[in-house]
Amino acid sequence: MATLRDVAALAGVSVKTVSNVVNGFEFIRDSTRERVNNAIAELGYKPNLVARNLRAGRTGVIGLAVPELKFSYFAELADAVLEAARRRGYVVLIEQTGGERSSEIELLHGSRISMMDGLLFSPLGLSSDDGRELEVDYPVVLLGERIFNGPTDHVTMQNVEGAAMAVRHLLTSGRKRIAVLGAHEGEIIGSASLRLDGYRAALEQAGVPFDPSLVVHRQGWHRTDGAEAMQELIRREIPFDAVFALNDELALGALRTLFHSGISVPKDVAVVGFDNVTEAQFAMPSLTTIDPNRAKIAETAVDALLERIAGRGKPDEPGPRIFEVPATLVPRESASAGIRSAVA
Amino acid sequence: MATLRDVAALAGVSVKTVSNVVNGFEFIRDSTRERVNNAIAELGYKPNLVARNLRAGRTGVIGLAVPELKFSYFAELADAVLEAARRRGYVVLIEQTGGERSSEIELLHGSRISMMDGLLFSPLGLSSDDGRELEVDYPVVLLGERIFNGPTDHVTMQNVEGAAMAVRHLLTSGRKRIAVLGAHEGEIIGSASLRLDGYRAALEQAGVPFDPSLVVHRQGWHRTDGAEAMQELIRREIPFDAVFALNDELALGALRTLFHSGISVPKDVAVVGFDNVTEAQFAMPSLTTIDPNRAKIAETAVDALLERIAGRGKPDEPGPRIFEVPATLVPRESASAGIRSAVA
DNA sequence: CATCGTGAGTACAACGTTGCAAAATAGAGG
DNA sequence: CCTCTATTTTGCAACGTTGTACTCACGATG
Repeated sequence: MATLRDVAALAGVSVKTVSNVVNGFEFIRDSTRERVNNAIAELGYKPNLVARNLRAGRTGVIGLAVPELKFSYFAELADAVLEAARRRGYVVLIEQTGGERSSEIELLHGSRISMMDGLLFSPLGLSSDDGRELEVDYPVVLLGERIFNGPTDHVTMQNVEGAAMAVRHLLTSGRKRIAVLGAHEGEIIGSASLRLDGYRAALEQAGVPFDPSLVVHRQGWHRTDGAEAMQELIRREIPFDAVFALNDELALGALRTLFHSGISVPKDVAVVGFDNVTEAQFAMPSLTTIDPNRAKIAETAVDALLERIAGRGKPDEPGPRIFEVPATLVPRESASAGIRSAVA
Repeated sequence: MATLRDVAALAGVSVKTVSNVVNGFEFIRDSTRERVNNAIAELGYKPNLVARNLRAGRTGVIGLAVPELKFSYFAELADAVLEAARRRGYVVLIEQTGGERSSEIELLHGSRISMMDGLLFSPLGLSSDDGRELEVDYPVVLLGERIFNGPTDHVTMQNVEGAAMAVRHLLTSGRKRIAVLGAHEGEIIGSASLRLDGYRAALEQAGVPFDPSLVVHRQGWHRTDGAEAMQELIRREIPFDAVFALNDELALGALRTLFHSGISVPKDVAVVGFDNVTEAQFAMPSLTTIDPNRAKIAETAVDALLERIAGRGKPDEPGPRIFEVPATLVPRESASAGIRSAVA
């Protein structure tokens, strides 16, 4: 690998002059610049970013910590973050935590971090008691649910309002017995409870009584969980005409069970999910869902992080900020009023 | 950020001694070690990896270049690569190329690379003429289709044999008129043509004549393409009793069209895909497909890359190697012999 | 003609770390 | 008490880059 030194020797100038050429410094004689550029081309010189970063004290790298990339939601989030970061000249190091508290803590306090200017962190294992774990000496922006009183910026989707939108959509089309799939027992903070809050709020607002027997608890939020939760609901043999699944994967699993049970969607039962993953659009029937606006979340988070990185140590650093990105309802077949559309 | 220097000052020893403690050097008096460790704890010292990497000439980072993370196949591949790299003490920087030739070339020759010890590269825009673009001075391992005579190691799935397995599976269940979705006109290298080769080989082996009117060409390989290709096939009004979609997304799109057209799968038409993405398992009916064994591909690729990194400059470097990871057939509902199973 | 300003180029040090080789210390043996 | 060896500690340089401050040459200015 050619270095500045090699180029300088070949061009017959000082190392610093080559550096100046590379960095587009203004006051360089054209003849010199040409000589240097020729030498650069001849040697195939590329600046060594590691050295540059050491010198500069910043790396141009941000970390993104997610539970698992293979879940659509995180893959699509990562896609959006990569793109947002790229547009701002940053590159992204992705870490999978597996959603485990210990991995998350290890990452937060480990030395890996020293390669990054900041961290976008989508915690899953950490609980609201763990706010102190987030007291680190580099910028962190949380993605996802709010850790109570955390010391960091936080970008969240409209969990409560989004869920309420979903439920209002169902109520508007005349559904009254709306089941919920995937609730978490005893949880206070987290998507599950927030979305359940939205559900209850929408019911209350519409004067529909809350019926606990319509709530199916389920710890996991994958498709199999959705399928099983739906089976459980059917076994209860209580009437219901709609299902609000707390995320799309649950909803997709539920669709599968409904299909196998000969229950028509949306004629007999309307289904709404949450997240608007790509598959939702292609499900059969296509899934009505809440779009949390991932691209916007990613951009907001990256911007917040870069602001923190730029403002490091400045005296006027603001306290923790919370950004709530508006969600939107995406009406599709699974909760349409009645007649099924012909083709996607 | 505390540095070795700060720790050394606090502990009253030299910088090098602290470094020795940090690196687990053997000959250190217990009392000294303890003093140093206390200082480290007090200051919260973390080694600066950028500096360490500069010194060491390697970074512990490998790059992974994929077209787009939001496509399930690449998300799951990235997941597997991250995991394989993690287990070997490496961390992964992901770059999205969008599948564009220019982005791919820019990445290969840009300075970003100097942050990485090597690159796992899943090319899409590069063609077989571009072998020279891969002549770079750092280790590269290709993932995916073979670029003819490329100078780098290459890990590929069993495209030909996998496709043949899929088709044999259909033939075995008595299907004779097997359509193909997603062929690429005039392509010589690439998944499309390789899988088509496997299709033709299996037909030939079984003595079934090849009928070009059963082949639907389609450049894109997403679900919408599959849905459209299927519509086109139906419009042709030629008899067919099975569909081999060149990837799962196409197959999932096709399922949707078949469903809307009132054609029963697998009773009227059997469907097989390729890739075994997560959704395949949850489709309705669940999708019979070829599993290319992503975890194995990722491990093989990471191992090959790390070997190259370790063996850099050694005299006995082997030439380009090709690894073909065995694929397996995953039989599910969409191509079962007849009766549909009750539940997933 | 001395002074000044400006453009062009350079030397040095530093970012934080570790390999190398040398130095200091301790204990053992005479 | 001195020598010798083994253990423990250290100083220096270097990885490749760039900020700071400096020098030098040149023509313009008074």
